[in-house]
Amino acid sequence: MLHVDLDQFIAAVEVLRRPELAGRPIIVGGRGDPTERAVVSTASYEARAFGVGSGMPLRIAARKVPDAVILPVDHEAYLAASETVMTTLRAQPGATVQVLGWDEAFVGVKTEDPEAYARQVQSAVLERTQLHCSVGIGDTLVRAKVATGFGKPAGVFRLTAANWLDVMGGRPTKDLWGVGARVSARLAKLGIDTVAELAAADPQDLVPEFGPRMGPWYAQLGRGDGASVVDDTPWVARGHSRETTFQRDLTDPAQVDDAVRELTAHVLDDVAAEGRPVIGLTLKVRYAPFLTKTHAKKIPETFDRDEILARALDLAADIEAGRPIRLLGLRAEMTMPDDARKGHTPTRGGW
DNA sequence: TCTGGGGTCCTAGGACCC
DNA sequence: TCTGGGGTCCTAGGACCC
Repeated sequence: MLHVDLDQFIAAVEVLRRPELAGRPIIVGGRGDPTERAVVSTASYEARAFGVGSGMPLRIAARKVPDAVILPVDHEAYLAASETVMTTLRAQPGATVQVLGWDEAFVGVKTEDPEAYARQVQSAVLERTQLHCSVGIGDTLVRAKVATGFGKPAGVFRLTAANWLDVMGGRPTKDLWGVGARVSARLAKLGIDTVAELAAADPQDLVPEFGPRMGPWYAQLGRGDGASVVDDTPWVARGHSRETTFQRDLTDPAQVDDAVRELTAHVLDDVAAEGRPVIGLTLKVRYAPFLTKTHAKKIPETFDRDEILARALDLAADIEAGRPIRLLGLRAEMTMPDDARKGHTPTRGGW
């Protein structure tokens, strides 16, 4: 199968509607104001050359790139471009498309010449959207996904059981899809630093550290093994959430109540738009300095806004009980019944 | 240097039931 | 007097991805 990933997607979409920006260092993040608390969503390759990357505080990014073009995030524009890309992928002969995000998808296809097919996909996407993409080819989803990184920009790369260890074996475990800073540090504690070492590990030896599902799953990831079926079942959300970061820390309980009310109302709108009830409610609170606490509540299935809002304010009372308050940010999440769901997730355990 | 906003899933531990 | 074993549900927290 193939994994298709658009190159510097958000920055590229911005250049399409403002051609005069081509070749300039572009940083997209927040409301486009580097004096505000916000982070970088995407930087163009020109800006990345200055050391700017996704997730970096906008303020810092602006400092690194003196003449950067800093733009606000425009979700609608990216969604529209994304839909055109996905429609183009679905129109390819024999293609099964599994969307992973705005700018990437798996494409399942049977072909004698995957490289030629990949080139065909790239030119179709370019012709239809004027956007460049990179394509990974693999015999498992994990290998195809990792391969794409070696194809960037605008290239094609193939990873299979035959060359996986040659290419990936010497690399740090953190380069794997699903292994971040925390897990790679825990693996290092067990003497596992490279992909080859993880691939050679006995899955059972990882169980004490990572549990019965995640332990064996990490070992499999090290080998690049796993599912090889692209699943185009329509995705059904398990939940919705909204998050906000306060420009100035909140210290007053009345402010906290207001913030909870406002966020909860937003999430309720998102859920109501799908016509689905709510069964669970979580507030995640970012306290200064950088501590996250969770306040969660399972609730009886309900469509009633006032009921849900009242429960959210109950949870807010838990926050206010932990004085003194200093809130950097707040996230409200609602979960929905999962009997109708047919989704699947790429990143954890499941494969 | 300082911390987005949208998601998904896993694990531990306590409560409760039989 | 001392102390089971299994199952499910719930809360809290953690980790990762785009």
